[in-house]
Amino acid sequence: MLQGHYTVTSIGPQATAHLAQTMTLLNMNSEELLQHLESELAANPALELESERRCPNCHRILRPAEICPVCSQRKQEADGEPVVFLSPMRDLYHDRSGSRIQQDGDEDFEDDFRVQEENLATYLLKQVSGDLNGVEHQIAEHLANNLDENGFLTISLFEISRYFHVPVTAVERVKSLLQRCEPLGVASVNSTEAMRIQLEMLADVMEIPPLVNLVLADGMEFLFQRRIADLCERFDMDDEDLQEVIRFIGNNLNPFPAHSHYGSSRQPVSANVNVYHHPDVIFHFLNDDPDAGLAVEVMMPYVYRPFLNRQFKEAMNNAPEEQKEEWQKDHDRASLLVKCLQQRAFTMLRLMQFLAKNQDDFILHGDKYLKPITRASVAELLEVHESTISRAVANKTAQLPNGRIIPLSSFFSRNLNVRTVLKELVDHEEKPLSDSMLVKELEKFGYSVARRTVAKYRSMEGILPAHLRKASRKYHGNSNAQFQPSQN
DNA sequence: CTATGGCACGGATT
DNA sequence: AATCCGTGCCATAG
Repeated sequence: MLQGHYTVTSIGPQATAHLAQTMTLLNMNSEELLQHLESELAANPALELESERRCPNCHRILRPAEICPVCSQRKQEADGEPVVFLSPMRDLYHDRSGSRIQQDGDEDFEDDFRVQEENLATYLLKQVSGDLNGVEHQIAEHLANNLDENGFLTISLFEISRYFHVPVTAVERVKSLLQRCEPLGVASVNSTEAMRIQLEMLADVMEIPPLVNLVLADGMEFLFQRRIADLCERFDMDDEDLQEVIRFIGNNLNPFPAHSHYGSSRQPVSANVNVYHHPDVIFHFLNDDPDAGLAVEVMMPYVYRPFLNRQFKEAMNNAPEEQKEEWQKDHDRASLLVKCLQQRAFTMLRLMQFLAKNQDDFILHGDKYLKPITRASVAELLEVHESTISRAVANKTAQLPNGRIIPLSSFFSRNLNVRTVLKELVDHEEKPLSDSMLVKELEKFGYSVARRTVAKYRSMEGILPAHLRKASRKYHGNSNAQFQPSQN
């Protein structure tokens, strides 16, 4: 009954089209939006790019790559609240990304950023293209396009070999080439395989403890299943040796080659999750001055704003009859798109403002300070529909002042703070605390969680069970994507 | 007997 | 409607 009511009173085709398009646009991250825009621009003569570059906020004309000084300043003086502005993402790449990247000590970060400039698949293909012949190119493409968020294959070699009518060995050759690309170990079927590749390459630059080789070659099932006794027995080693092996693996190998910087979830993520590229929003300090307060840039995928082509509009009046209808269609389509883009920008703007204001501790000081907020509550505050927030958050990433890139969805993670406190507890523990002891410790910090839950968090964070943890002896290698240098 | 991980259920979120 | 998350129960290892 409600449904009937809904459809009957719906406000007409334009309005519903508007809604539908706003939603799809909101769902896209800046890269997808860029693509969408480009194809739309190519296909629709009614749409044009402005010739002047303007401040997206106040429409003042700007020099290339300039960020409207007036707007940001005024906003900050007005209420001392976080400044939020729209920012054309291409500019950013030319002018600002460099300095920001280097200020972070994380060596891997630069690599990751390179990956993020284009999508993972094309990045990989570029690397291998020199070594491939005709069919192999296609095979490589197929493989590269069927990776999940962790960089694992989601498609069987057999399937591909059948599809291209080539022997499986041919596919294997391509695969092994891909595996040796950056990020190392990508295109493996699982962590073990990926880590074997990484180890192989690592052997060139540093000495590998012999036991590590053995365990990785033959003992990973045991390690994953935590069958420590079997492991020790098989390789004839004691607890101490095992700790070394585990440390080495933890510090030098990355079980998830393409994993984003966020957390280090051990749980394999289902297929078809998009790989994150460059951030859609950037949190940083005004003028890079930590005292100046937060500023947020929401990436818009264009330098010159798309708008309705005036000449097209005029021409439409004297259009030949038979084309009039078609032109009208183009016109409507274009104006719709422009409106929806504004809508999208507006929504993102408001959401980011909210986040910058409410989660500033999290943004500035790290995971521990995340306030557990739900999308629903934000929706209520901003007076938009829940699904709007969901869409605005989906598939998008944010860059924090310290350079980390995280999915926007982690702003809504309910347990991130508990997990980081847990991590700290374990880091600072005198002797290994069992899960139930951890529960008690956590309670002192005001977190009430069940014993079972602690166990879950532990494994999510990649922390070994208590009886396998000992005083830490660390190896230091150069490739280490797992540990971020908390904050300083 | 204690510590832990697997499975699966129900409630909350999206 | 689909998915995520915290938990309880039970089996197993030590």
